[in-house]
Formats: sequence, structure tokens, C-alpha cells
Amino acid sequence: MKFEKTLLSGSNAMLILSLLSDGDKYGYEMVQELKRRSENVFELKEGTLYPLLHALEKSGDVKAYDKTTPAGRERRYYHLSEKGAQRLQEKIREWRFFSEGVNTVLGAAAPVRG
Amino acid sequence: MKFEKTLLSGSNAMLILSLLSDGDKYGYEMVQELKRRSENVFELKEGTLYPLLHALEKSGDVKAYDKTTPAGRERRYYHLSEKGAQRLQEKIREWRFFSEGVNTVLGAAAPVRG
DNA sequence: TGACATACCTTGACTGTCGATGTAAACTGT
DNA sequence: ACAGTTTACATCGACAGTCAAGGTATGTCA
Repeated sequence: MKFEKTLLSGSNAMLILSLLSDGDKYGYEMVQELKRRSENVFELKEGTLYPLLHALEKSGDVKAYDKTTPAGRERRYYHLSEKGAQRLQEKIREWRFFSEGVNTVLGAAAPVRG
Repeated sequence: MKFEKTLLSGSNAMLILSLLSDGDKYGYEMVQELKRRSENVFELKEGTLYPLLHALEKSGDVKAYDKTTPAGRERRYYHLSEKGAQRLQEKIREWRFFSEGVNTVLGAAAPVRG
């Protein structure tokens, strides 16, 4: 099995798809939601998020649509497509594979507790 | 707690330091050892390794010395310094923190078995 | 009115990684 | 003896992901 070289830096794509698997969301919301769910571990930057969303839309992993709140605020929602859902599963598999690989290497040489 | 943005792509540095915590090694050896220990998950490229080793040497995390085998082959060995050992522990902590964060996010939205 | 939060977006720069390529010596099979 | 492979080090250019900084516009609240 092989995973892309950029799996790691690319973990943000996986996390975003994961968020969307729980329901449609808009960009700004994802930043906050990711921070909340990860218990402040991840602070996704807007400069990272928006280009990424555009790329995911272009590749067909998500579908975008606009919606205005009753208050009149414009929001661009993103929906996980069937293709995106499959891509997410694949990425999760890669992630598990990778992280187990790291832990194996670490465990072999540098046992650490805690 | 904060970890550097490049933790992920930068995981190679952690893995190398981890290898060295088990004893001095030379570059070519590390490529093979990493592949072996990770059960073929990681195939560190030389174009990645050597610049990285030079950087680790410059930052004082490793010390380099030359040694010639009885067969006459030149090798550049790397030794993990005290500073490098501390750095490794720090990186391992960051890694655990990060990977748990990812799993938390994934677990919250996309439970997967296997 | 002014400050702040919401909400979207782009740009330029930086870092880590890789593929390609180079060099040179030692080993292997014939 | 010779050719091909492996060992061992290294550099270079290109590319992808990330971020800081900045921009625009509207809603909220004192």
C-alpha cells in the first residue's frame, strides 16, 4: 500500500471532509468546528481553508451552494458528495496506515509513556 | 500546547532522530532501516534525507563523523546529541498530541472499523 | 458612531518532499 | 578482465500545502 507523499500536510483535506460527513457546513463554521472538536489542537487558517475548499469543489468531492440567513448574512455551504465520501474513507485508511507506521518506528527505538 | 505547522511533513525529522536514538547510523543505512522498521510503509528518499541530515547537524541535534569500513568504503555516521534527544522527546509528544487530535475529529464524525 | 464579530477571499513567501541526476568506489557474475 | 549492479554520498529544480498579511463587506451591540 502506498499513500501520497503529501498525506500529512494534506491531512487538512481529510479533516474537512470528515466535518462535512456530519452535515453541510460553511467555511467560517468549519474553522470553529474543527477547533472545537479537536479540543483546540487544530486551528485551521482561512488562507488554508478557502483554497482547499475550492480545490475540493473542483475535484468533485464537495458541492457548494449559497444560502442567506434570516438575518441577511450570505453563506457558502459545502456538501459532501458521494465521491467525496469515498475519498474520505480512503484518506482515513491511509491515515491509520501511516500513523501506525510512525508508531511502529517510534516504538521500536524510543519507547515513551504518557 | 502548540506544535509547528510543519509537524507533519516534518515527521521525517522525528523518525530519523528516533532511528539514531538506537545507535549511530549513516545515511544510506537509515533509508533501509526506516523501511524495514516501518514494514515498508516509509520509503525515505535520499533527496529528502541528506538535506535533512545537514540541517539537523547544523542545528546541533546530531553530530557527524567519518568512518571507513575494513572493506574501504567511506561512510558518514550520525550521532544523536543530547540536544537532539530532547528534541526527539518533544517531537514525539507533539506527534502523540497531533494524532490523537486527528483521531478525535475523525471519531466524532466518521467512525470506521478496520 | 465606532468597535467587533461574521464571512468570504487572494497574494506572496516559505518549507518539506521528491524525481532526476551526478559522482565514485566496491561488489558480483561471467 | 569486464560489465552491471549495489553502495554511498550529494545537489538541483519543481511542486504542493501552509500561513501571515491583507482586502472587502455586512451584521451586532454599546
